[in-house]
Amino acid sequence: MPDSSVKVRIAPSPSGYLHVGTARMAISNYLFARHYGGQFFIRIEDTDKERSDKSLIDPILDALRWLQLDWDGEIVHQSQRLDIYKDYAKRILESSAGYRCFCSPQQLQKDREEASAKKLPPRYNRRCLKLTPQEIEAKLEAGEKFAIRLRIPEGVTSFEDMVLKQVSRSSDDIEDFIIARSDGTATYNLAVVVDDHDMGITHVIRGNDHVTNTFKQILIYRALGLDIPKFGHLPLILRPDKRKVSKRLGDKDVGEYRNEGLLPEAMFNYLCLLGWSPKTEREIYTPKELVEIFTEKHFNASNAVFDEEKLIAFNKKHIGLKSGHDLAVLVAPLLVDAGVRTKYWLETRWEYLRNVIDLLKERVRRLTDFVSLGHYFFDFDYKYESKAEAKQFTPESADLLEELTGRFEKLPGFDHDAIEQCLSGMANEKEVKKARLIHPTRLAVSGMSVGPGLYDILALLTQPVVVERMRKAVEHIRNMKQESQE
RNA sequence: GACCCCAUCGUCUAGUGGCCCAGGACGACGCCCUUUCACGGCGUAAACACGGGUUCGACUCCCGUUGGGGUCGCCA
Repeated sequence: MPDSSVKVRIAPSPSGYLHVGTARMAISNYLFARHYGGQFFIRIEDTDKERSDKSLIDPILDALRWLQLDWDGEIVHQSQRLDIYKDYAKRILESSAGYRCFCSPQQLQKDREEASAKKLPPRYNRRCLKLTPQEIEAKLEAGEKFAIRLRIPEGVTSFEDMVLKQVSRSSDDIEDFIIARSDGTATYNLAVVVDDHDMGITHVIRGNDHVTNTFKQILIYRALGLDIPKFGHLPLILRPDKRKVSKRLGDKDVGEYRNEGLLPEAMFNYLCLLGWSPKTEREIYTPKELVEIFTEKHFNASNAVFDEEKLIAFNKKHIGLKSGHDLAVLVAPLLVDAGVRTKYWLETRWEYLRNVIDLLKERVRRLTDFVSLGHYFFDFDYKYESKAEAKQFTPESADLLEELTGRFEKLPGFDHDAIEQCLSGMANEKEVKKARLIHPTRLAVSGMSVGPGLYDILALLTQPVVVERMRKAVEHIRNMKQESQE
């Protein structure tokens, strides 16, 4: 059932690039919004002046755009809403749901150390809650700085999670956390509550590393008397060593996968199926199809390990789904970047590019493979693979190649069948195995020992090019021979 | 350490009390196809963490144990 009132968001902090964990959360929120016809927002969480880096915002948005996660409305920047948070902090303080804390960070650090030495939970000891009004007045007059803490009411806080079902936590396990720093700025949990409320967020879908924050945020909602959204805590994406993905541990960001030739559809599809299942045996879907079949009821509760091999397998399938033209559009810039050919050269030989792509398509796993496996279709200055060269470029093969070149040159037509007949005919006459002709020829025209069927390569390369390359190879082999004799 | 969450092949997962001596996918291995490498086709190995219950019957429900993850900042 469509529910256009659905409003969700993804809230990255610009303290690193977009990694697969955040991308996965973005995708889930996007799918949830689009499936129900709701709205998907972006909010940049940059309240920490120290750690936030403005230059990181664009790369994050680029990655989101690459994944085709189009968002609604204006992007909200927390750094531009600092005054609003201050008002809310003041409200909490005045409502006596919060209180001033004059403890210095050093003092708090010391308290924590002492607590952990005694094997006690490192929770704030409420020293400043015990201050008398006179003491507070005195400190204020002395100009002492203070942070604002939320006083956690006794009892148990619980909520119905979209994934985890009923979750609860005793107030004994939640400390009076700080909602406003001594410089007056809001901390994360307050800012999130205020923004989610102002933005009209109906469902907060995020990683399960946030459940402890959720209890705190619910308490803030209550202190402020605001409506509480629904929560869904998704399983985390783990590295192969089972740790949470993080940039600091050297995990790749989405942009790197893009550079490695991954298709956004493949990334979208793979990430979507981590911790969520369509409950069918099919697993390759386009983003559009996923929007259609998505339901929040199919989330798993257990964390999932990110497997790059499987991602690449998905990529291969998605490459197979693309049209030749669409692939050419994606591959052309890669050939240009690799310095193989200019944009102009490729645009004027679009048909040729298309044919090369069709030929290579089924053996390619990444977009960049089109370049590494097919550069010789464009690049005439390729090097011969040294190992194959040693094996295939023998003096005898030079003679065979020379003879074959002559025969190719005389061919009236140069298509797959004509080439095959010509080569087979020569092999029969000379009583040599076809492989003795095929392998050196392949190396001569491509510089490689592997690739698509040789006859297809030759036909596509065209007769004059093939003849020229083979002559060059013959010459090369004979020079090699001379060099080794000297 | 405290608290919260989780637990099916190496990995992602299907399974909601009998259809399961557990299905699919990636990976691995083997065979076929083949001039090569891939692709494709066929096939093999590979899992219900453990212990108690509940039940005529548990992968499925309950409890415990073990294991894993997450969180414990005037970071987000």
